[in-house]
Amino acid sequence: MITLSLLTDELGRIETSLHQAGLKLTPQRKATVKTLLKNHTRHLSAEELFALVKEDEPEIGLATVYRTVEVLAELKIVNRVTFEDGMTRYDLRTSDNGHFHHHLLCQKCGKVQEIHEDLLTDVEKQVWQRFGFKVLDHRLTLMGICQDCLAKEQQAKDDL
Amino acid sequence: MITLSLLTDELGRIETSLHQAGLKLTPQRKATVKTLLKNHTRHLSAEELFALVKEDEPEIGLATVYRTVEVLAELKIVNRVTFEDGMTRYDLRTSDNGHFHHHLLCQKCGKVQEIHEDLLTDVEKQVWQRFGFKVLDHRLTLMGICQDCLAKEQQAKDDL
DNA sequence: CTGTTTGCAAAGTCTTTGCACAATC
DNA sequence: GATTGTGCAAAGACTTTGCAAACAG
Repeated sequence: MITLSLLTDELGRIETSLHQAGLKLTPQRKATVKTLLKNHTRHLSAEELFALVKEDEPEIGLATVYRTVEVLAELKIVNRVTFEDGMTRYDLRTSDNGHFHHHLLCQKCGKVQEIHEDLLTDVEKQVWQRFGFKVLDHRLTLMGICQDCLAKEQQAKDDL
Repeated sequence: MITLSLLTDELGRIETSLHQAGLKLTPQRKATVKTLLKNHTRHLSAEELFALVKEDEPEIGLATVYRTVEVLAELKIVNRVTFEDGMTRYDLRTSDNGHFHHHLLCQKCGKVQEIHEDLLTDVEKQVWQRFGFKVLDHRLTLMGICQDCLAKEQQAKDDL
């Protein structure tokens, strides 16, 4: 969950980044960032983001949303992520997840869970030793069944 | 490298899969599969594949290439892979790489190298223990600098 | 005020689909 | 010969761009 004061903090931080780049915090951008903050676990696509931002800012156009996420990606405020559905999704980097994180994609309910633990240190060391490849960044998506869906499956079995 | 006899073997195996599904090995499909076999390390996009197949089969249409990879994906003969550029690429599963493999994407030269080692056993165990998430499949892309590019960089330094 | 930003609509990519003709088994 | 497959062109999904009007700093 995100608290109101945290939201204000992040917004301020982002406004500063924009201003340093000579850009403006327009109502449209503000609404877009707020929506991303409020849904920071959801990995929204452009269309989804557009639909949500419209609740706050009904006049906004889809093109503006695309342009805003473009700007935010350049300023490293959001990450662009592409899952196997080929659709680009956006994912805020809050102060506590500055480094890239991993995704657990549930194949039952479609939920995406982030994990911030650094699980790959060892893997990256191996890749360096065995292939001479110097790792700078990584994308890891694990597909499977989440805890909730497993519990539901178990429940269904018990009910028989 | 792929030898001629290996290519014939794989083609035969694929023809059988097609026939089992009531599908035909047309010249277009044959040319597409051959191109995929010959370039099995390259992770071709539809357009790239189309351009290459055209050398063998100049009459082929782009739509046919799309339909062919669709069929091949359903038969688990190719994997669909999406990198961060958002473009879908296709990647043959030969008999020796039936399980899903990882990718090393060089940010200097754009080359994609596959690694077949199973590096994630430990990671998947941790995810199960810590999050109760049951992993069924995974996608891992490591971005960085490949051995060749590192060597070139080193060379450039030495030349100064 | 001045350069940015916006909304709209038009254009661009990549991919899928409809249909009449052609080819395979 | 019946069914599956093909090429083309048209349509679809997602994203980008051009432009005049609106706005933030």
